[in-house]
Amino acid sequence: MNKDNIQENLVNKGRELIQEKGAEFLTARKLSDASGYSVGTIYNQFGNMDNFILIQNYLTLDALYARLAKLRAAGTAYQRLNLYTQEFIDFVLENKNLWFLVHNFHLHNNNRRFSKIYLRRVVQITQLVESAFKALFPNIPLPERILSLQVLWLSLFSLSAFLTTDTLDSFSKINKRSLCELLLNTYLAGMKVLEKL
Amino acid sequence: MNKDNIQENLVNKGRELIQEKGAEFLTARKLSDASGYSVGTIYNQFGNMDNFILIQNYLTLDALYARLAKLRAAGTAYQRLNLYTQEFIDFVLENKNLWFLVHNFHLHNNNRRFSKIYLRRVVQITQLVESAFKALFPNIPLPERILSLQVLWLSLFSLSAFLTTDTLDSFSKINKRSLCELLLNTYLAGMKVLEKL
DNA sequence: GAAAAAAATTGAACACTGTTCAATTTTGTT
DNA sequence: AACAAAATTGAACAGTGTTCAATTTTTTTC
Repeated sequence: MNKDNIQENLVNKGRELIQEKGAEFLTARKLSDASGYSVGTIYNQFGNMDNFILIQNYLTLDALYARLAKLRAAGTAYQRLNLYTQEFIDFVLENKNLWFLVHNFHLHNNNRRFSKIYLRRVVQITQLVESAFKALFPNIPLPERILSLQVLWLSLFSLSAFLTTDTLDSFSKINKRSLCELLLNTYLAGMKVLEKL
Repeated sequence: MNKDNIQENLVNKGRELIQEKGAEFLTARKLSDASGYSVGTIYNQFGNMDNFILIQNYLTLDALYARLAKLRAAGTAYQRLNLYTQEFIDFVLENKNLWFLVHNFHLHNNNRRFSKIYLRRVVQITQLVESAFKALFPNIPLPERILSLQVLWLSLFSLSAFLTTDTLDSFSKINKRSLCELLLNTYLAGMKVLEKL
């Protein structure tokens, strides 16, 4: 293994482990065994495991952003918001274990805060959706539009946690896809009404 | 301490610890120290710590249900849904640490499923809200109404995770109360529109 | 009541975490 | 080749959840 890219090798190997065996499987020793590097080296490179997970999470957010950014010029604003949502759902379902980790990182995080580097990615995605929002609701003043956007995006984001587990299966027969799409379309219909008031 | 109520004593003491020091503070040994019972006794009573946390969580859901049930006959259907939401937010903000545990239990739970006893509480609350929904949207057929209700309730439920931490503080200036209320009212407005189609 | 049987309680011990740091190995410099 | 600097290592520490033989307490039986 290329010694010049220890950090990269560890990140890649860790990502494999998460994807294949689940987020819970990722421990310092198992990463050490799987990568061939000692536990100490992991700590030299990342300081602690929380930082390692943080890196995994913003890589995941980067990958999500890349997927959504491809749709930047697709269709009408309304269609685009639906495409964003569908692409978002696809991404989450394709990367259940990685997305699970994004949602459950704050447990280990002492200060319970997004780090700056983490937050930047979330804002980036928000801005992407905001341009579609602007075209769709031109009559809503900016501050309120931002607020509505944030509420919708945070709702979809938090709701997507259910897509990564089978928690819902015993609660509702609802299709996981429909769950998010129904939220989007009902919310957008509501905004159209509130826009006219 | 009353020897006849070991289980009750442990549950109460554990609840105190969670509320005062946070969900992360609750460990078998700390509960043992705080309660005066040995670690072994805790395991005799609850089998494992996951079961203990599960009990804490459905007690929390019971308490939430009790709060919401008081509003069963209040105001119009529309007002009642708003009251439910406000009461829900109040409850979450008053019991941040307990609610945090409700949201983050599935991490430790191997099979990643709600237990039956857990699920019953969630359904109970859903049914409470459904009666207001029925009055508000009489023209929507039952299966679709249930679906819409579940989407709204699950959205509010998952969104409420943000109320228990300061994760959002660096992302948005939005008031935590407004976050949920805006979701509710925009969603309800959207349903009124979709009802007429 | 005393003795025997049953049940409940205990905490040391096991396997697993994240993390540290003196000792070792590797790399770079003179 | 000898030295200095840096990187790597893994045994060791403190903390988890969990188990189970030994102890203590309670109940039953005579």
